[in-house]
Amino acid sequence: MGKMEFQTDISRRRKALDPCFEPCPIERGMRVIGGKWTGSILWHLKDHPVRFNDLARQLGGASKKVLNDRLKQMEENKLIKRIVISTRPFAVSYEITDFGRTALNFLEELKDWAIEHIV
Amino acid sequence: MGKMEFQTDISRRRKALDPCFEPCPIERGMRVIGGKWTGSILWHLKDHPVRFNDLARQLGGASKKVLNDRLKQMEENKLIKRIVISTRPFAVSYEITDFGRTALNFLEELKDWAIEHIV
DNA sequence: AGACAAGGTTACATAAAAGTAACTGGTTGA
DNA sequence: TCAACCAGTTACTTTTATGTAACCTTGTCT
Repeated sequence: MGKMEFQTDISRRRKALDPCFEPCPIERGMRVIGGKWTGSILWHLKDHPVRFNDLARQLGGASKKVLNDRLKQMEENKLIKRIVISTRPFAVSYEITDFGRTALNFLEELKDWAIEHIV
Repeated sequence: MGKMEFQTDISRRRKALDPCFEPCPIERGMRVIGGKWTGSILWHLKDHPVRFNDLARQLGGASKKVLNDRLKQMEENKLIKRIVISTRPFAVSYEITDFGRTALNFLEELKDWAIEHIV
């Protein structure tokens, strides 16, 4: 609290004693989950897998391209998995992974916080 | 779980029964707290007010311009407050508001999650 | 055959975020 | 006086994100 976090050296130059090395955990986390739509998509998958076009309809605002970009990125980050549920009628579904589920906790907090505080 | 969230109308057009109206809570929350640096800045202010240049040093990567942009936006959003602690030696400090504190829970969870899961 | 659905892709345009570097004007201590 | 500090500002540039609209292939329904 009253902790000194800076000190002045002999030549009177201040320097940070605890610089936040650039990708500090909060930033790293935000890079994975903070993108537009990412949180919402994960949230929509929490109860059951959802198909591409259904997701597109649910997230009214997102175009297929944006949705697709996001889904690919989320798959790379292992938050979700793409499953072909049938070839010939070709059908695909996206489901949350176990890792994806580990993010639901704080997303719920974020949601509650936003409901309470953000118009 | 097995809940039907879509239905097909007479003309066979599917429609979303629960579209996520665009700024759903998770998105709204991210808009306030999700920007690059925003979370980190708030985190750095949690124990005591910090002065502009000290903050700049702590957040090694952020330039003064970016830092300033972020601080202004965060002040608009009432997450932080700018306090002139002295004119003539002019000095300014940024402190977290009570509202800003309401976001710390979420940030802490995000931080722990990132530490555990994000390289 | 024609309309519509599924699950995308492509090319392009715009907007928002982030960064660089130089500069300001005042203060302070050697 | 000179160098360094404070708290920014200004003028750009670059990068990343987001969005629009048209298009594609396979398939089903009527």
